[in-house]
Amino acid sequence: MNVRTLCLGILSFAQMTGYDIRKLAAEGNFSHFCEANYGSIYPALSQLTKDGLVVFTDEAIDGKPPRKIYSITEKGRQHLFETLNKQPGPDRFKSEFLFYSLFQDKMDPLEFRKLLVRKIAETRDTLTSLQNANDCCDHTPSHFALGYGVAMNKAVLDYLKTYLTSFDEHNQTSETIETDKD
Amino acid sequence: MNVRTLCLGILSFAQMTGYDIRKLAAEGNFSHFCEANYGSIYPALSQLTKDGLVVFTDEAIDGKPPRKIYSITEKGRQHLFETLNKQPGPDRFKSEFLFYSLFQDKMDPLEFRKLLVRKIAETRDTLTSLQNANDCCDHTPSHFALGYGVAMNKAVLDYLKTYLTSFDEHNQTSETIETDKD
DNA sequence: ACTAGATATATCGATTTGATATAATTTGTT
DNA sequence: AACAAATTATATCAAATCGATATATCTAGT
Repeated sequence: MNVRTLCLGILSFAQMTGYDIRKLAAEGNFSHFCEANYGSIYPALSQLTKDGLVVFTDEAIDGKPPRKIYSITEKGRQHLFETLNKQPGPDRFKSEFLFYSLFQDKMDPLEFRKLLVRKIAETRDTLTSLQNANDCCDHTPSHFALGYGVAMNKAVLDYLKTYLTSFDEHNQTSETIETDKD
Repeated sequence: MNVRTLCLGILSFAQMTGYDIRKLAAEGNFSHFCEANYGSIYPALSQLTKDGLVVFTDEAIDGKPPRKIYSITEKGRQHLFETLNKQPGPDRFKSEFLFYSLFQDKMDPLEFRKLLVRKIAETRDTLTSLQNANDCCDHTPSHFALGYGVAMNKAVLDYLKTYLTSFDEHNQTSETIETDKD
């Protein structure tokens, strides 16, 4: 999926600026579909505008800085739903952390333990954020996607915590470094 | 993590050709860390060679086509372990399927059901493949990464199956399309 | 003998990343 | 009120990467 489709999809929910789209796509609850940066979003919006799939109101009141609020057109909505009829590509999961883990026998056990502990904290944060979003959100289809993320992160968190316990048993590292408790 | 580091990491386990690296990175059990294509792998290997981090033997026997077998150098190994001391970037999960799911109320229920069923089959396949790899593999550190994937995909599979059941209850679609049984 | 698929290197345009520049507005602090 | 820091917002650019394709040989099946 390209950034143009992502922008169309986001704009089908609400009109907003390129800045807002980037925030949703890189940090918000849209970040689980396809990340995107300014460098891809602004060109995508230009292209979409040229193709008549979105329009923007250039709010340049007084001497205020221009603020382009984009909204999807009927043609854009049609285009989006046509795209949605194609088969979606495969999920992509990439983890630098897991790559590092392949070399754990070459690392100082304390160093690898730090990685583990940090990862556990990260996963916990992600989980909390997804659960909060799920509680607040009143858009039914979003619950499915958020629940998917919750299920995934819960399983990962369990796995990591179990591994840390057995890691400490084998390395006697548990008392050397503090662990954040549950 | 860039493709150069990925290549170094893979070559630290065994010497091989660029073709082999691509297969591992795009399809094999190295595909969960950082995907890479020919268009990034061959330039990466050139750069690594220029920097003395890898070397290759150009096996051009008889009229046979050239076959460059790359291996990591001592300098390359050092460089890899230095990289491993830096903090790994965050995991990245992107799902076009989940993006599609946001629009499930705009779709024909039967169409969305097809997506669900296909996703369940895909997840089952991934899970089986990871479990097989885990059983065969005798490299201990790999078990951690493979187990991570198994835990994740198990959770996702459960989630999807549960959702499909409740989806059918609400849509009376269960008899219209065949589901692959457990 | 023929065909299809796997092996293997390589390149190329298009896309995307990641970082940065610019500037006004808002928020927090003393 | 004055100042600093953070946020909002658009935009660009080199470098990295993707995805597809070209080329050619080798291998396996029929």
